[in-house]
Amino acid sequence: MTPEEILELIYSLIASIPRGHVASYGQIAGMAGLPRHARLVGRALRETPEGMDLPWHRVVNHAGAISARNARSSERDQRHLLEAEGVRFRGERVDMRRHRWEP
DNA sequence: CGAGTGACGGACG
DNA sequence: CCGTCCGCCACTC
Repeated sequence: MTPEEILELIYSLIASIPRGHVASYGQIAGMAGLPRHARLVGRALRETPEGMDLPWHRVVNHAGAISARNARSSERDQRHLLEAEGVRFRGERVDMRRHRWEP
């Protein structure tokens, strides 16, 4: 698999997270056949072109918390996007028991 | 080549 | 529910 194909796979996996559900970076990496590559998913997301229509907000860390990124799209925005589609929070963390994506 | 650095994950107290 | 420490891996300098 070429690096480009890996990236496409990661993007397609994220694209298939259903509304109202979330997945962790590590979970996506695992589904892509790359265990222990959670950080790769983070990088892929960080370098996502503006135009690409991807539900990036449905990816959180393993604890259900929102990981830091550019000031561009704040943590508050991601939380609002999730809550808008029915994702419930417990404090600062997504209720993973309820919303973790399990294909 | 070694040290530092992350949109990370897990164990432990 | 913290904070801390450590493992991990691609990338940068």
